[in-house]
Amino acid sequence: MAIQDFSQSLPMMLYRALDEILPKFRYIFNEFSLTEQQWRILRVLWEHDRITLGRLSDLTLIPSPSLVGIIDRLIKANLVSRERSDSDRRMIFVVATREGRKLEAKVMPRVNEIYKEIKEPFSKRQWGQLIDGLNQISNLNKKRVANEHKE
Amino acid sequence: MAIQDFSQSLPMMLYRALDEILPKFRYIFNEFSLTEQQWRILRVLWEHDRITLGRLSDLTLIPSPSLVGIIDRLIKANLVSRERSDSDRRMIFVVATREGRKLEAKVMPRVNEIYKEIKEPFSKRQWGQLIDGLNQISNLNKKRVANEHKE
DNA sequence: CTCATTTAGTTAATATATTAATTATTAATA
DNA sequence: TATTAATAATTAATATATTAACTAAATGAG
Repeated sequence: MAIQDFSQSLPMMLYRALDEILPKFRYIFNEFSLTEQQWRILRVLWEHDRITLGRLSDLTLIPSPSLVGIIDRLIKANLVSRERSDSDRRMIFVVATREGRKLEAKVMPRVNEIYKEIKEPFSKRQWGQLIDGLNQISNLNKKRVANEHKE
Repeated sequence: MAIQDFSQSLPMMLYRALDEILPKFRYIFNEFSLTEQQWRILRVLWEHDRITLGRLSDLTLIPSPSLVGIIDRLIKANLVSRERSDSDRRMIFVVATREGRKLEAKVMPRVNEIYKEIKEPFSKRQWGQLIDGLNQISNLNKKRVANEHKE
C-alpha cells in the first residue's frame, strides 16, 4: 500500500481507457481509409471553414511536427488543401475539399453510434462526474496560474 | 447540441488529460535518460523478478512489436536482459539488471512526488469517482462478456 | 528605420504505434 | 505419429510522437 499499484495509477488508467475505446472507432476509420489522426483533423475542419495549423494542433492535440506530414497525406488523398494567409504570410490555413466535406455525412453517423454505445451503460450523473474529473485534470495548471494571478 | 462538441468528447478528454500530466513525468525521465515507455517497463520489472514479453505488453500497454525495439535499447543501456524460457522455448523473460534495479530508488521518489502533486487538489471522493469511471470504461467489454456468460 | 526578438511553420533524428506477415515452437487431433 | 492449428515473439512497412534546430515573416524597442 505504501507504493501504489502501477496499473491503478492515473496515467495507466487513462491509457487503458483509450486502449479500450479507440479500436472501436479505428475500425470505422479503416473502412474510409482514414487514420485516427486524419479523422481528428477532418472532424475539426467540419466545424471550421478554415483553420491555421497552430490552432489545428491545439484542437486535435496533434503536435505540429506531426501535423505537417499528416496534412501532406490528407492533401494527397484530396481531402484538404493548404492556403497561405495574406494578412500574415507566416500562417497557413487548412481547408477541407469538397471530398473532405462529403465524408462527414458518411462517417459521423457511424462514429456517433459507437459513441452512444460506449456512453450507454453510464448514468447521466456518472458520465458527468467522469467528464468533470477529466476536465479538472486537464486544467490543473490553468487553475493554479489563475489563482496566482488573483493575488 | 445535436452533435456534441468534439473537444468535450471522451477520447479527446482522455488525450487532454494525458497531455497535461505526462510532460511533468517525462521531465523526470529525461534526467535519467529514460523514455516514457522505458520507464513503464522498468516500473513493472521492479515488481516482477522476471516477466514474459506478452505479459509485459499487457501490463505496460505497449504493443509487442514496439516492445521488441524498446527492450533492445534497454539492453543496450544495460538496464535489462532477455532470457529464453526453458519450459516453453517460444517465451522470453525480461529481467532487470543490477543497474536497472538501482534506478528504482532514484526515480520512484521523484515520480511519487509529482503524482502526489497532481492528486492533491482532488478530494478523496472526487479522485475515487474519477478512477472508478475510468475503470468502468476500461472494463466495458469484459462486463458485457461476463453478462453474456451468465445466461 | 534597424536590429534583436518573437512567432508560425517546417525539417531532422530518433523512438514508438499500427497492421500484417513471418518464424519457431508447442498443442491438438485424426 | 504426422499434420494441422494455435501461440510467443519477431520483422516489415508505414504513420505518428518527441525534441531540437532551423527558416521566414512579423513585432517591438531604441
